[in-house]
Amino acid sequence: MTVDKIKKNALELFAENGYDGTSLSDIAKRVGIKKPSLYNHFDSKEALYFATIEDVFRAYVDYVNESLANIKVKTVKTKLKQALVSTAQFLSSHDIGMMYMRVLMFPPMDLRENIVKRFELWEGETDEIYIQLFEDGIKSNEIQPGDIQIYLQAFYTLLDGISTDMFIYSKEKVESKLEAGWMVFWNGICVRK
Amino acid sequence: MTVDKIKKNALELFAENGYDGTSLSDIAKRVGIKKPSLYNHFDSKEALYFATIEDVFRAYVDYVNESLANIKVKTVKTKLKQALVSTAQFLSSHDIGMMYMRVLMFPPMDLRENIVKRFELWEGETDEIYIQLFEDGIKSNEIQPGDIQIYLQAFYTLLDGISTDMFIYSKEKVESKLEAGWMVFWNGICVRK
DNA sequence: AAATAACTACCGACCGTTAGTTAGTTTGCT
DNA sequence: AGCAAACTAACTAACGGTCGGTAGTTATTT
Repeated sequence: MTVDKIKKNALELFAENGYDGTSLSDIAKRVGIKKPSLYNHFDSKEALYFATIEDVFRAYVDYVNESLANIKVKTVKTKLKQALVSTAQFLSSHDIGMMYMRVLMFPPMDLRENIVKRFELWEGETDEIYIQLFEDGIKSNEIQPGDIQIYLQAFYTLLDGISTDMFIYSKEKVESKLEAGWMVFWNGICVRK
Repeated sequence: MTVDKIKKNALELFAENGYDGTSLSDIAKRVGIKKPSLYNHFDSKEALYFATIEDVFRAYVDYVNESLANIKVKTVKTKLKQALVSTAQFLSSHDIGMMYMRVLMFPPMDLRENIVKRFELWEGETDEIYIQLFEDGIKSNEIQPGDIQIYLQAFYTLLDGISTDMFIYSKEKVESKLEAGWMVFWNGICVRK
């Protein structure tokens, strides 16, 4: 389908160069068609942009749901760590991750309101899985009994930190930051022996 | 000085709308001059952009150095917490913070190399102060003896997480995230009683 | 002290290019 | 034949940047 090809290429360009830094000519060239042909599939540049955003949000939530559901290890500790690693990897390896972060942090000013509205529709969808993990950990005496909301927010903050670092530092540096952040985080919530 | 006025207004616009989203006409209009007059003070749009970046990096490093040097409290715990809070506040309250994060995470592609080069000149300048804090904490038996580099990296990751959140979530939500992140972080490095 | 030269900051007009978008037409498939 | 999807051509608006000229100030000369 041409529509998918357009969205895929648009995503790559929007992710790397931003909304203002990406022209319809650029997109058309990569797709292999002429610029006006884009209008057979999308009403405007904004419409195309929003279409890619929608895909990105959905892909992100789907990935988190799927990948966490498929972790077949025993301890909560390894599950949480793996969730952290795989989510970070997802954000770094795909254009989706770059687009996700860019849209959330620095959307085009005039589209901001609209974007926030759409984001809030997806936000919170991943909470349940993590909450379940923390509850399991407390039950199995791996994690200190305490306010799960605090654990959750701290975990998200760690995730956001790693995600951000991935756009600034080298792979090796991010890896060591992830290890350090995780180590201190886990030490902060685990039952010490 | 006109140069400073130009840089100030350019900073605000670049921070909010990015490089591609800001035109020289926009900048000139806010300064109160016409576009060609800008060229009496800067050779090109890129030159103006780099000038503002330079200012931003210097302002950030200066702020961290100053504000941390002026904390007059006793315990390492409150010092660290205050460092976290004030740095986060700095990043959120000024356009400098927005510019700082935007430039580091999503610089204009063709300027990326140059920007990274300049960033690395500033990077690491703040390390010493934090390392000193951790060492003090270990000596005073507030912090567990351990790898200080891990503490430092974990702290930076927390800081990056909070900084990122400030561009995504509401003030209240960020505040609760900061508290949660800090609580778990400190619990992860402190000597528990 | 008057005249001149030099310099700075600014502006209007304009250049070539590219942006997003529209209209009208052709292609190719069913 | 009909229809979606591609095309060419062209539009207006805006982009970054240049040019020639003009005020206003400063420095130098006579």
